[in-house]
Amino acid sequence: MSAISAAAGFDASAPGARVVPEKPGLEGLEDKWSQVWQADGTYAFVRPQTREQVFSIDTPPPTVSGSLHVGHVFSYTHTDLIARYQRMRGKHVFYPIGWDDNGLPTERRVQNYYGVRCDPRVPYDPDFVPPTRTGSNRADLKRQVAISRRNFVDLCHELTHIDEKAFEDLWRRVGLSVNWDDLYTTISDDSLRVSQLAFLRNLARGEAYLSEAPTMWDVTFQTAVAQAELEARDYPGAYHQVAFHRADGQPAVIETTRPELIAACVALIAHPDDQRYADLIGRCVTSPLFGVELPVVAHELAEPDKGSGLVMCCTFGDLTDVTWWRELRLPTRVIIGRDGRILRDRPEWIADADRWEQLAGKTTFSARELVTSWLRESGDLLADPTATQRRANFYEKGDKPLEIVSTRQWYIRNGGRDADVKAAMLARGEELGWTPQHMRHRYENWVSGLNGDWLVSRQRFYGVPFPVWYRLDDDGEPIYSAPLTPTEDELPVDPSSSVPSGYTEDQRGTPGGFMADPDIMDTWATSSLTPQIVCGWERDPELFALTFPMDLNTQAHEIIRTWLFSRVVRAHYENHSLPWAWSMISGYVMDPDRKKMSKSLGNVVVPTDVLDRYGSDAVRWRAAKARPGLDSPFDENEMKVGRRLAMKVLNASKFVLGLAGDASAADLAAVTDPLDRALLAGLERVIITATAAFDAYDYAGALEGCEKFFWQFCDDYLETVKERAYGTGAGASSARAALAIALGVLLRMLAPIMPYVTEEVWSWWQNGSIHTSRWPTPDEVAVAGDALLLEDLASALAAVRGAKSQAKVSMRTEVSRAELTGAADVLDRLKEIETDLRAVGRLTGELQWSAADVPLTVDVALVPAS
RNA sequence: GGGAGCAUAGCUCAGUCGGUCAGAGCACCUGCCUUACAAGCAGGGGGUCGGGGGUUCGAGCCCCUCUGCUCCCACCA
Repeated sequence: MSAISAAAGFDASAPGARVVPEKPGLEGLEDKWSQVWQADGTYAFVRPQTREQVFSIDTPPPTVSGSLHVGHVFSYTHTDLIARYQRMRGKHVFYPIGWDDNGLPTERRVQNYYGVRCDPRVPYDPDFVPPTRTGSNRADLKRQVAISRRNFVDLCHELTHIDEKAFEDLWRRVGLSVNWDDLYTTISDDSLRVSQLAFLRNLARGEAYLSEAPTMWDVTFQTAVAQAELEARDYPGAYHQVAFHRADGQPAVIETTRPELIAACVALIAHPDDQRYADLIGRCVTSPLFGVELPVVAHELAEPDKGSGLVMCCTFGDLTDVTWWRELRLPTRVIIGRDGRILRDRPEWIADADRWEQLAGKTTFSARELVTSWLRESGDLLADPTATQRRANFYEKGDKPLEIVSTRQWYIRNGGRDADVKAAMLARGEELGWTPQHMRHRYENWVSGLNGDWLVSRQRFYGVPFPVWYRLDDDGEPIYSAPLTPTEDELPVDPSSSVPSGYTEDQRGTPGGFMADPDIMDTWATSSLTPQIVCGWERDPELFALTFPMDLNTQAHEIIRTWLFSRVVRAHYENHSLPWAWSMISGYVMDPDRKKMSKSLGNVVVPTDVLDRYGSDAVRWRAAKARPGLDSPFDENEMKVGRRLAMKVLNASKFVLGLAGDASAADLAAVTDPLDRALLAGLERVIITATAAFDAYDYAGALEGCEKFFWQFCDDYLETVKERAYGTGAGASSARAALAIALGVLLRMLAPIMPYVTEEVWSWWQNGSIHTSRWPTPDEVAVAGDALLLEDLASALAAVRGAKSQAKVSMRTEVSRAELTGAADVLDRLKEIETDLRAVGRLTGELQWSAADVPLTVDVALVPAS
C-alpha cells in the first residue's frame, strides 16, 4: 500500500491523515482504491429488513470463452452507473456478477486452445496431458486429439478458470461495484440444480415436453439449434430447371436450388388457383433419375410467380417443406444424415442401387454436382443452372447452412404453438418497463413471429444434463412416453453416472433396464434462470424474498429474443411474475467507420489498452455519454476529454480545499453573500434534474447537467470568489462555506461516473467512502438564492474577457473604466456582487450602469501596459 | 414484404410543453506563462436543423410525403 500511496503523492495509510497532495495525479488511483474497496467490502450486499430497501440487478454473465472489447466495458459501465446511484440513494444494491462458462462456446474454445476433441467413446485417461496449443484455424481442427468426455469436461473447467480470472481483473479495474462475494457461474452445481429443478417443474406442469419432429440441425456441431439462434445469411446457389415426368411422357417442370434432394422428394406442389397445373393436381408424376412416383398436390403456400410455379417438396429442404409435409400428411423420405452427408444405406423407395452407391456418403455440395451432371445426361436438366443469391438459415456460431432432420428433442412451450401462451408473453412485454421505450417493439416483434416452441436440448457434452432416464422395454428400446425423474432433493444429478430410483447400475442399457437421456441443455436454458440462480430460488428463501422480482435488467439489444425473452418465459411459469420490473438496453460501440466491432472484421478495440492510456474514469465518462440503446462510434479523442475532466476534479478540489480550510465542517448558515447563495441555488437545480434523470435511467442526462455545472463552477465562480475567500470576515466565511458545500455536492454527483478521482478527493477531507455516502438532496443547499445571478456573472465575465482577448492582452490587465449596459434587473443583480466583479475583472476604475432593454454588454477602457 | 430507429456545425451529439433553441464538446483560428490546473485559461469563426408540402400568429419540434443510412423480423422452390 505504501508504494501505491507514494505514487499518488501522499500517505493515505496513516489513519485520519487527510492531506491534500501537493501535485495530485491520476496514476495509481485504480490500484489503490480497488484494493481498498475489496478489503473494506465497500460494495458488499448487506441484507436489510425489507424488499423496499433493496435494488436488485440482473446483469449478463459474459461468455468467458469470448473476449471483451470496449463495447462490453461501456455497457457494463452503464449498469454500474445505476448501481452506484441507487447505492448512494441508500438502497442495498444486490448486484451479482457471473460467468457464462457452460455450453458450446466453451467447448469450441477448449478444442482450439488445447487441440482436443471430445469423443464419448474414448475411455477416461487419468494421466491425460493436453497437446500444446495448436492454433484455431480450420486446418488444425482435423489434427485434434480425441479424448474422453470426462477429460474434456476437466479441460473446460481448467480453461474457464483462467479466463474468469482475466475477466475479473478487467471488471475490477473498470470499477464495477458488483458483489464479488456472490459470484456465480452457469456450470456451478447450484446453476445445475436450479436448471434441473426448473426443468422438472416445467415437465411436471406440461410446459416441457419431448417430441420427435423436424429440427434445424447444424451438421458441423451435430446438434439441434433453436429458432432464436438462427441467422439468415446470403449463400450462393443456382436455379436448376428440372423435368419430372407426367404419365403421358410430358415434362412437369420445377425449379430448385437443391437438385440433390430429388431423391428425398415426396410430392410436387402447385397453388390451387394456378390454371397451368389444374389438370395435374391429383395426378402423379415420376421423379427424374430415380423414377419415384409422386403425387401433385395443391397448397396455397406455393407461389405461382416463383420459378415455374410448381415446386418439389422434400423431407426436408426448408421450413415450407415441413409445413407441407405436416399439413398434407406426406410421407417422410430422409436422405441426409446428421453429419450432413447422403445416407450410406440405400433407402427402400430408391430402386437404382448403382446410382445410390455413387451418391452415398457425399456431402450435399458434391451430391448436387453429381446429380446435376446426371440430369444433364438424362436430358432432364432443361437449361443451364443460373446463379442466384439464396438466403439460408445458419446457426449463428456455425458456418454451414442448416439442414432439417427429424430428431427427438426437448421443448419448452414459449407461445410458438399456443396462442394463449403467446398472448401471456406479449402481456409480459407490455408489463415490463423499457429504456429506451422502442426496444419493446423488438420483443413484440419476436414473440409475435415465433413459429415453434423453444428447443432446449443439445447433442453436446459440456452443459447441464437432462435429469431424466428412460425405461427400456424387453427389446432394449427406450420408452420415451414415461421418463423417469429424480426427486428434487437429489439434484443436481448426472443421469449418465447415477441411477434412477428402483434400478441398479448393472441394469443400465439392458432390456428391461434403463438408459440416461444423452443430451444437455442449451446454455440459454440455464441463463434463462439467472434471476432464480442469483436470488437464491429454492435455496435461500429470505434472500429470494428480498431480491425477487428484481428491479432492473441490463443487456444489449441483440439478445432480447434470447436471454431477455427466455427469462420472461421461465419466471412466468415458475414465479407467475416478470423476472424484473425494468430493462435498460445498451447500444453498441462501433468502429470509427460505424461498423459493429467483431473479431472476424478485426476492428475490435481491446479495453486494456484504452484503460492504460486514459484511465478508468475517463473511459467510464465516455461510456456515460452514450445513451441507452444508441450505438456510438469509438473515438479515442473523446477519452482525452474524460481524462481532462478527471484531472480537473483533482486540481479544482485541491484548490477549493486550500481556500476553504476545515471544509468538512461547512455550515449552510454561513452562506450569506448573494453570489454564494446563487451558486447553491444553481446547484439545487442540478441536484433536482440529475436525480430525476438517474431515476429515469438517463445517466447521460445526469452527467450532462453535473458536468456543465462543474465547469461553470470552476471557470466562473471559483475565479470570481477566490480573492474574497482569501480574505477575512463574513464575506470570506460565506465563500468558504459555499465552496466546501458545493464541492461536496459536486463530487458526490460525479461519483457514479468517476469513482476513482471522486473517492481520492473524498479521502482528503471526509471519512468513509464517497460511494457509501448519500446522494445530494436539495435541502443540503437550501438557501434563498437567485440562480440567475450566475448567468449574469457569466455574461459579464464573457464581455470583459472578450474585450481583453480582442485587445490581445493578459486577463490581468486593469480596466480603468467600464460601462455595463443591460436590463435593469440584470444590472441590479450585478450591483449586488460588484466587489467580486471588480476583483475578477480587475475593474479598478469607475463603473457606469446603463439600463436598456438589450442583452448585457460591457464596454471597457483598458489601462495600457506600462 | 412487416416492424423500429436515425438524419441539427468538419466530427460526436444535446435540444423537455410549438414561443431567448441555433446549442455543447472535439477539431480549427486568435490570444494569454492569470501563483489549482499550459495535459491549462480566455476569446472567435462555422449550421437554409436531409428535401418538399401542410397546420399555426409562430415549426429541429406537430401532420403528410419523398430521400438516404442503420437495426430487428420474415424471405431457402
